[in-house]
Amino acid sequence: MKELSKIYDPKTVEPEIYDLWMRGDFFKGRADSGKTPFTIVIPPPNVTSKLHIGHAYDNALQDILIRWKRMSGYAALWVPGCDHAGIATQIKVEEMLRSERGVTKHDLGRDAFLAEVWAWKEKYGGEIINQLKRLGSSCDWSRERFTMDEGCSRAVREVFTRLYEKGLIYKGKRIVNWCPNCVTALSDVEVEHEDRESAFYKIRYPLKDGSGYLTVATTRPETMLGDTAVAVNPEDPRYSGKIGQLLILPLVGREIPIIGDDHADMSLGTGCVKITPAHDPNDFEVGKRHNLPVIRILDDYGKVNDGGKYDGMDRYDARKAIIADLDAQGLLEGIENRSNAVGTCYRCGAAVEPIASEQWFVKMKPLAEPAIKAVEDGDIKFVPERFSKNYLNWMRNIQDWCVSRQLWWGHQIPAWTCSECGHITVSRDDPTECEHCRGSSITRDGDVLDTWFSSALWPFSTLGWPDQTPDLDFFYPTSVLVTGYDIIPFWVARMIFSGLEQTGKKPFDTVLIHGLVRDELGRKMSKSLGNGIDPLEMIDDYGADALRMNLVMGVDAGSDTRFTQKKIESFRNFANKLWNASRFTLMQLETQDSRRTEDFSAPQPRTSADRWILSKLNRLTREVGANLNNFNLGVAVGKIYDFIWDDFCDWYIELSKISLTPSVLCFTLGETLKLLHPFMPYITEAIWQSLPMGGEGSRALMIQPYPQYDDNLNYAEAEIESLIRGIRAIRALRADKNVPTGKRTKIYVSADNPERFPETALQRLVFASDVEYDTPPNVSDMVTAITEDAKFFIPLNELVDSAAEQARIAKELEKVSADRDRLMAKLANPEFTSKAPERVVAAERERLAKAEALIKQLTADNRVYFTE
RNA sequence: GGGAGCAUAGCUCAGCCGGUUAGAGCGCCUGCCUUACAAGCAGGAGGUCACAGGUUCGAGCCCUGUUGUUCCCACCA
Repeated sequence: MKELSKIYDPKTVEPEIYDLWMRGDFFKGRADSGKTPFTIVIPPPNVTSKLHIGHAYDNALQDILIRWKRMSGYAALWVPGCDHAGIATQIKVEEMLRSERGVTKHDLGRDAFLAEVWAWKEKYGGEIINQLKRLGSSCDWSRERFTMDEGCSRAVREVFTRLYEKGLIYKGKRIVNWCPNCVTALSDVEVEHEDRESAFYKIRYPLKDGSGYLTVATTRPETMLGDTAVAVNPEDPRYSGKIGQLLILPLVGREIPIIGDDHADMSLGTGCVKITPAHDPNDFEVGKRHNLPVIRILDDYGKVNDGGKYDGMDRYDARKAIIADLDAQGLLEGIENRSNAVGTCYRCGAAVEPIASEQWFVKMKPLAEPAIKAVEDGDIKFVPERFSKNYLNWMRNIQDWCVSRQLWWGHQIPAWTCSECGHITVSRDDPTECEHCRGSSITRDGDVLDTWFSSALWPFSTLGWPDQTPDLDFFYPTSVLVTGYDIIPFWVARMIFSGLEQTGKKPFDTVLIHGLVRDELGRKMSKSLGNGIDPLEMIDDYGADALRMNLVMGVDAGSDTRFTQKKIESFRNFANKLWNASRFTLMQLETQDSRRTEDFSAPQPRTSADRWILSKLNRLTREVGANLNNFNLGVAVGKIYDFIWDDFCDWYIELSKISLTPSVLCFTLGETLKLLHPFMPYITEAIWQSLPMGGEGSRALMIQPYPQYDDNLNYAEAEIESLIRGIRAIRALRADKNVPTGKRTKIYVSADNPERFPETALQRLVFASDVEYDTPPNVSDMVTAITEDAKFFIPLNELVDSAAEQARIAKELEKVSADRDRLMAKLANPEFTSKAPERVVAAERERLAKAEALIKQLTADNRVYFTE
């Protein structure tokens, strides 16, 4: 038994405890244990990232679940790892090369650049994995994975090939979201929509025959350089004769036709819409219907490349120049202000350009169908349930997924184009010849896959797929996926359809969704605001346990939470409270020298306080279990917190000072530590190590069985409840009379069960000098504390103000009487007694009985204060 | 344009299947260094549960509407 210091110091304790767990190899998931599996795969953090508070939250939740299940007898496995994070990592290394060596990736070339990225990854990447350890995360580190390691890469190639063979991956020219800053295509979910105030320009396009002009409107005037038609609605009477006529495209001079197409909405503006097939998804479709040329006027960097006057200008400079020129020619009819949803890149925030481009797509409809059904049928459950709507809504309206990225860092697309016949060979292994014409001059596609393509396979690629490994067999499908609601479309949805398609099984049973951690003012934490909380700093200052508690206690699943300094302080205080309660317990065990003689696994209740606390503990066990089963982690831990502070510390320990039962004290503390362990793993293990039953190896707390409710451990609680009521009444009375806390007085007790109020208890808890179990002769000189089943008289002659006493008691009587009247009326109502459930009626009856008992106590005084 | 959430004490938030007199932490007031803990103990003040209707024996909770607020989705040029 180690001696505990007076103040809990997480800084010295935490590393020692983590080492202890590592020595015991407790984090290891074992497929051959004969137990039921419980599996979580970590949402792989970007290899570039540092631990932020959102990771801390996400991982605290996972660690709580995994520790709870491990203690509950499951073969628990938590698979850790990192994501290669295509764009993020590439940009990071590019910046580093530029600032440190003044070279660009093009200077190095693809292979050398990738070598640099790998070197960076080995040296600096994955730092977050070590930071997760500080949180106490009990991941199976022997199974750590990386989305670009050999196994994951093989899975990616397998999936790409399979999908291609099934016709679910295709290459096509379409309008894609293009980020001119990251210089790559993006998928739809990677574009964020942001309302911006923008100008709406009305431009006149002259008719070729000189008979006038049509007016079109646009928020992106520079795209006019690529216009190849103007559309009007064929039903529009204003333009009935105009369809087929030609317009002269201003500034460019190109002749473009007026076409009739339903896309033009008669009710909007002039009813004329300019058609730019290369830079607008709608226009692209219109262009296909009318065989219009597709003229791309922006290059990959967002600069004009039409070969004309504006060539080489940045898109926004070109916009200004074009507007000025139109105005000069009298073709600018007007400018309106209007707010417009601008698509921006989720990585860099730059405005995304819709650009016609040849890319690889995953055909989504056939994949989405089973993924929708799995959630509709409840095969995969979202917690909270409402997020399934979110998911379904997204999945039902899904578009094909653009998976190619114009980057170097990532999984290079396994497709080779034949320079002779043009055939594309997609293969699991690197081919040496075209599978169609056997020609040997084949070139691999330079693009890489969307980083989310590999994350989509994470639940099974990390367990060995495509091989049918024992791990895959045993641990897959996984049990719970924990992630934030912001990541549902990016990741959760894609894992679901990928898992179903590739393995024939759902990837997980339950998706536990959590919200965002915001700052004290409710703002998102962000680098630009500088309002981020560094979880590592919080761990240094308050301990990992306090941080975890701060993140989960009282937080409703799925809703956002705020991080406040005050809150984490209160959990640091709680840790200290628990620490000191344990110090008390240890001191008692030592002085009683009872360690060798008592069996702490089997508490031997002796006093009514013993029975009371065991009963409370048993009920707590049931409530915690029920709430954990429903993923109400915040509620579960709240109940443990209340039990420790209120029941155990404030009452049981205080009562133990009067009469102590070492086995019950020690047992209760031990069981409480077990219950709390998943939430506050460090301090609970540290204390446990000091208890007689604690130790290394099989004696470590983290692998003890989680407490289970036991029907045999319910005892009557009435005696102690009665005492507590009495103590509270006396304390309130003393405070009301401004009796200094330590001042001792005599107390007279008049009760049906006087043994419930032992002299020692009253001396200890309410500063009784001595106690007499009788009604005193001179009650009018006393103040009185009254409960349902006892009356306490305290001689405080100098303080007694008869009138005040009378008023005080009268006030209380009034209150209780009102209560009684209400209850009586309720119970007299046949509608209530006949319709309300039995137990509710019974509870109300009991309440009435208590009220009446209290009234009796208040009125049946030796003094005549009241007349009925 | 669709969809979802939220509105409860000064602040941040809990509140299960509808069932006592609606809770916690922090803050505030009063008294205490009562030898586990001042990062603590004891006592206390503080709420028209956004608003208006409705259902029910009974509503913070269910229904309808209103207001305010946050978020997600969406190719109205």
